[in-house]
Amino acid sequence: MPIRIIIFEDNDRLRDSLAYLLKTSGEFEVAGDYNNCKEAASITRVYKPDVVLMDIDMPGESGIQGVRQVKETRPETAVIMYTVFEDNEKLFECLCAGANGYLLKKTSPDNLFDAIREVVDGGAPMSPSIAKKVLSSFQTNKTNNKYDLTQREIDVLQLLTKGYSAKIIASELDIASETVRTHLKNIYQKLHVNCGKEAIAKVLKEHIL
Amino acid sequence: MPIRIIIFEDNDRLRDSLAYLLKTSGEFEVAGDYNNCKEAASITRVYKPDVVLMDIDMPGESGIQGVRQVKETRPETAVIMYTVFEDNEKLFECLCAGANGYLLKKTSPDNLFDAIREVVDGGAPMSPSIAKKVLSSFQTNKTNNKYDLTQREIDVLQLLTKGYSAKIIASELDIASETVRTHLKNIYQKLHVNCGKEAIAKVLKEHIL
DNA sequence: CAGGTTCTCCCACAAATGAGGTATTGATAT
DNA sequence: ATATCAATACCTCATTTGTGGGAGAACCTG
Repeated sequence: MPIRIIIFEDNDRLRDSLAYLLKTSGEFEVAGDYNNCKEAASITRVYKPDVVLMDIDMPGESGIQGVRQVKETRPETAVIMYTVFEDNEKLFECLCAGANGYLLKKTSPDNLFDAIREVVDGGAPMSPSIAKKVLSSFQTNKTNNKYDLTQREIDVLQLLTKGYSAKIIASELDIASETVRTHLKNIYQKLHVNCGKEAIAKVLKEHIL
Repeated sequence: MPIRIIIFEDNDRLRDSLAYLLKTSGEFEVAGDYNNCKEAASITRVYKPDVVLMDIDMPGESGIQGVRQVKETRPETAVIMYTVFEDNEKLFECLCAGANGYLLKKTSPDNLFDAIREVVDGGAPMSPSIAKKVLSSFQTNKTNNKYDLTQREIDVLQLLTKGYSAKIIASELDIASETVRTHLKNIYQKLHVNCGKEAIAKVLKEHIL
């Protein structure tokens, strides 16, 4: 049976040609196409699509909220973002919202078809530049250099992010706890934070270390 | 000019056939192939490969340490992991170590060639199941349910992970700071931690919330 | 209605933390 | 040789936190 698809895309011409392309392939069935995703939840509930193609920039509700609606309503439906945006912020918001794939609009129809098949297969199709950004997000920022931390400060900070107290850190590093406190003071200054909790949050959120 | 490749793979037969395949394609040049990555750094320094194919399970130094060596020595060299492992731990260790791609050994030669071209092009080739795991890692665990946190506790925890003190959290939520402290007590119990710092670390590392 | 849960607030005390200092040592750079 | 920096260590003081209690109001559920 054909793969059932729903399209959310506010550009009428693009949406029409997408729908046409998919329909005529014989492999896909377009169960609906919409120029906004206000009703994304109920549409998903009714048509139970295998795949949703979701634009980001749409009038009213954004595609990011759209993904959330679809995934909350029916997690089995795979959502592929289909957009011109490749900035980190929108990208990672979509991924956190539950997107199963992320294609740039410059993707060729052939690759789009491949991507739809892949996502139905449980994969996670991404345009190469997107995959690059995603992988890069794992690579520890060498921004520790940006904050000019010394080796010892990095040692201390590393243990701090495990939730250790000054005393424990001291015994781990085999130095006095007062020394650890001195290091912590300097670390807070360099990271522009006011306490250990903020420091931990900053380090873990920005992948410093 | 051809793409210059170095292979680290301890299975002699596989390594030989890989090298043969790549060489005979005309598109690639195999600058060297090794059954261990002890000398990965100096090899990289000398041969300046465009791409390194890196197995994980090798005698002596693991491929994960291999990636680190290569990327520290020459960040421009793209490293593609080539392995049978698809467990999260090894995967994310490799990504953090700086891997530019991650292929399973079941990948067909054609796809391998594509992947090498893609990584030279600045992309990040991944086997579909790997891409899936990577994307999934962004999706916030609904394991908050696992810890049985109430809505209010989630509110408090969310603000805690910004590094806020009990007082600040209290004023944000418009309740007494003593109430916040009560919530924190309960949160620590549910998360099985002993202090706020540990709680923040746990939440941010495990993507709870 | 009784019992449970959630959210709210308060008290008290020991321990930890943040913030301000000062100071010594060894290595490195000028 | 002199100055700077990193790492070490100690002191003080106000504040915050962890932990132990108790307790009332709102709400659901059986």
